[in-house]
Amino acid sequence: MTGETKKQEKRDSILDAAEALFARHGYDGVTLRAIAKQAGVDVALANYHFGPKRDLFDAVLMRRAQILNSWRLQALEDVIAKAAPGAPTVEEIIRSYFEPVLKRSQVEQEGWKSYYALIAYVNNSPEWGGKLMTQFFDPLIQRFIEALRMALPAVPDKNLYWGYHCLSGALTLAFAQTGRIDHLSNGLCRSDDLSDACDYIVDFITAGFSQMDEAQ
Amino acid sequence: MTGETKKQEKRDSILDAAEALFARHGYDGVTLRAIAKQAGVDVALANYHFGPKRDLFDAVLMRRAQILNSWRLQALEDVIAKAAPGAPTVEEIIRSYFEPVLKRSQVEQEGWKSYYALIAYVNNSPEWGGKLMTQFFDPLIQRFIEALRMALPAVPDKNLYWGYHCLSGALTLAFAQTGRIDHLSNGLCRSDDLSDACDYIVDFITAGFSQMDEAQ
DNA sequence: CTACAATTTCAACAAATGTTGAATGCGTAA
DNA sequence: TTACGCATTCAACATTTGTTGAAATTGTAG
Repeated sequence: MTGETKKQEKRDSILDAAEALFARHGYDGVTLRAIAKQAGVDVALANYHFGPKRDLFDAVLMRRAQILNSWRLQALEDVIAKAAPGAPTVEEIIRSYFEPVLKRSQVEQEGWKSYYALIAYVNNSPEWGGKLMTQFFDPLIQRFIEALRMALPAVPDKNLYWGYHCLSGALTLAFAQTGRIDHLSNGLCRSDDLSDACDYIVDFITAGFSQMDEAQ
Repeated sequence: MTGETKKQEKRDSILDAAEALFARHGYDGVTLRAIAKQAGVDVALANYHFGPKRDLFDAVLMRRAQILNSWRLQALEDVIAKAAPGAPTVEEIIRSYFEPVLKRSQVEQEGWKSYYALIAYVNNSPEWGGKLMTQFFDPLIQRFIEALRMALPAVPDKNLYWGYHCLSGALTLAFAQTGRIDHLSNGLCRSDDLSDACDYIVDFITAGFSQMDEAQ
């Protein structure tokens, strides 16, 4: 058991280092040597465990993707089940999308924060945003939009999709944690306090969707 | 005159190439040789005109920053002046932030689209998002939030700033034009049709801010 | 045309990059 | 202990990187 743990130790430390560095500097801004140095490991070891650089990047993305998806899917299904046979409210649906990722205690750990920043980087990249995000998160998001469609039956799909665009943009920017809002608000808002941000964002986004119904 | 134009020709083609490539691949994902090749120019010429790579990146950012700012500032001041001595509506303010950049005909040109994608890249980057965006766009944004404060006097600043966060995220993601919403909506929404996106986003964001007032 | 300055190319540099194969260390089962 | 397989390091590779100084070209004023 200790042997098994020991065996994975350096492998994991490479993933941790890669996660932190990719999140901050992007794929091309990070060298394998920088990752190895931060992990306290020789350069060649990354290649031994993960193959070429690009595969290491994918491994970092994969590691937490399922966990993250299960958090949100669980919350969404709970909300739907609780409201059955009727439809959940818009606010309940929106909350099920943000709270599982922004209000979880694990998120205080550095690893998840880095991972979120990495997701923000990927989602916003013209190079990978279209493909990679689709691959990982599409099923969940389709389910999520379907729930919104149930709650807002009179609203055209096009409005729902652009609404999701706004929602996704707000979450992505929150994930990035650039510190910009800190400076802009003179410290009133803190981009690293995701739990605090969550309530404000949920209210804002909920209003955006609710208005679609009233406008019909 | 022709001489003067000719003189700037290669210099500008370097800026154009750098803009397009930086926008798609980020700062570290682009080599000076790739820029030079796309510009039809020798590698050393970029260094002659702009100095080190980083300065070229800044030059690309600078080139259109003033123009972009003046578009929006003009629209905002127009809206404020028209409503004086009262306050403009929330929708008018929001519209003055999006329309000047999303509904302008120049935006159909490839140059501006690349520039927008570049802004999205910078704004979302933990490395530069905090500093660079502040440097270029802070005065305008402070003025913009001030206008919102006039229109929503009962709303706490913290809500306004997080509202701006959502607004900025939605715009940033639209700028990035990743093609993600195209795939997600089965072609119903097109991420490269910024003019079409504008109306949906404006309605959504306006509702987000308006709800703050009602919640008081 | 001539002379001079600005622009552009050429050739090359040292440093850094991803990757690889051989060598070494280490835990484990016989 | 011995032998073996996995994990890790070492040393080195061929490329690619940003940058530079000298040469060549072009534009321009006298």
